[in-house]
Amino acid sequence: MKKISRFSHFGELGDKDYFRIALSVDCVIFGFEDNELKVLVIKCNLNEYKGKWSLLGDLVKPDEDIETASYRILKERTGLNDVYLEQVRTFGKPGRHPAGRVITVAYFSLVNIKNHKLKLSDNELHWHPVNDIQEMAFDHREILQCCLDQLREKIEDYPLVFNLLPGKFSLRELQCLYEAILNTKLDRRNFRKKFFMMDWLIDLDELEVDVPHRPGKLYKFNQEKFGKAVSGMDRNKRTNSVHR
Amino acid sequence: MKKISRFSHFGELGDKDYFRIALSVDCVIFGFEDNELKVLVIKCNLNEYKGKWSLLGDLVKPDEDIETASYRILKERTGLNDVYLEQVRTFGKPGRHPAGRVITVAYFSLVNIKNHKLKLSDNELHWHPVNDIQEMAFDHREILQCCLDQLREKIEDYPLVFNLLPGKFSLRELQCLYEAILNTKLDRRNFRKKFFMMDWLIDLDELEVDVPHRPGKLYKFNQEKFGKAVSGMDRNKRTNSVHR
DNA sequence: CCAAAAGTGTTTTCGTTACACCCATGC
DNA sequence: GCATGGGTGTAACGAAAACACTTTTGG
Repeated sequence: MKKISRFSHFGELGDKDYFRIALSVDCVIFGFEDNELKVLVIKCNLNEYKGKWSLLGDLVKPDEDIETASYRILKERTGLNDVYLEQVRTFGKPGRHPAGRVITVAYFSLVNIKNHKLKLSDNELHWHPVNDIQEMAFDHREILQCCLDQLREKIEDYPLVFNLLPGKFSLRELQCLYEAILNTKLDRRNFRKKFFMMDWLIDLDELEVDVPHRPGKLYKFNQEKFGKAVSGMDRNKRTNSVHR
Repeated sequence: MKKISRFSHFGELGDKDYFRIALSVDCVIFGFEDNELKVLVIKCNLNEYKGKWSLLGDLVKPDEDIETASYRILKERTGLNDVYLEQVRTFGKPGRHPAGRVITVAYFSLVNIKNHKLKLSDNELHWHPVNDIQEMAFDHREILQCCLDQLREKIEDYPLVFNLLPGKFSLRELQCLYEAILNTKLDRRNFRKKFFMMDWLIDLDELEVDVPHRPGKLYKFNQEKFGKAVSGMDRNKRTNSVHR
């Protein structure tokens, strides 16, 4: 007869029938380069999905916190420590991984591509334009779409995009970034007006250099106005948003 | 030497070191009764949390989809089939369950309390007022709060609350429900105006009965305007919301 | 002087808020 | 007739959208 589980308040199987699941984290790491939103992907080396792009993920260690695992993966892959990271959703269809029952928790992350050196020649790690990615390994295409949707919603209300930009940037760069993420055109005057009203920016009194036209002013993100690490969980939501 | 895992693209442990996690679903089942928002809880029978309230949860079966599991739990506990259910977040701190590493996916659900008969005397299943619940077993207090926050955000934009009401209801009942969830007072005239503008309601040309005052008109939810099952995933978001 | 992008205000529209009086019913 | 909640409209405000011309720089 089956051993009665400590989970008898749950169900009727023995413990060993249940403790057979693996947990992974998959990170959708967004970056911004050449006026395009990009995502960090790697060629999959599993036979079933040979040659397809996959997200950066890893199994969570038996005693590791999920969030700790996601920071670890990010650190291992990008070398970056202090990045924006946020849990999005958990995916766990029974057939989603060929090696067995693997549940994955999806996180999205925003990094400044220029701030770190990937060993891009190795292991086919690669920044891929988000708008131009079709098939992926496992259910990673669905995970990417889900994270992209979440990103689009949150940048309307929270100052997340600064994680994708260098410390100094022009308003044009900022607007191009919003346009790239939202995949739309924005009105320049309204965009500028709104950002100044929101008080997210600090004027550095510096100008762009080496641009083949009139140089724009440079700004930095108004950190002090928000917590140290700007997280989507901070309740600094504004009533107005960055819509057209 | 350690067997090399099929997850060699992940890490370096053998498979058996990883496939030792259990997965559960916890449902935060909200209801509305006596002008209060309530949550369905049960007395915990684990020694560690003896007597504390806990959410309704169960382990996900080895080959069961997570979402399927959450519907199963809901069906088992409330007898209801066609309910609103939405994944919120996954909780997995290593020490959160005394029986081992148990990851839990939290769902919130909205049901009409009157539509089903709980065996309330059994197993201490109980509708508890949300505003009046303190300690809970495991990390369930945190899970409840997280789901409540999500509920509050979504009812501003999506027609979810109708899942908590009977088929016919008055505008007063609807407003009381919003006030209970948001824990605030709303202006009656503005509330009515907004709902009519949003076109979420159909006037049934019937009146309340047995009220000790002038009876109000009865309405039903405008189903046709939305998909069959109204889900928060439906992109029927309106630009205006139900704020004050 | 030409190309390219920076910088700048005003008007209109629309949604949000605040607010007070009469009406219908049960008791 | 009194208590309770139902039903109704307007004015002021603020956010969002639409929209065009002049300026500065590099080449």
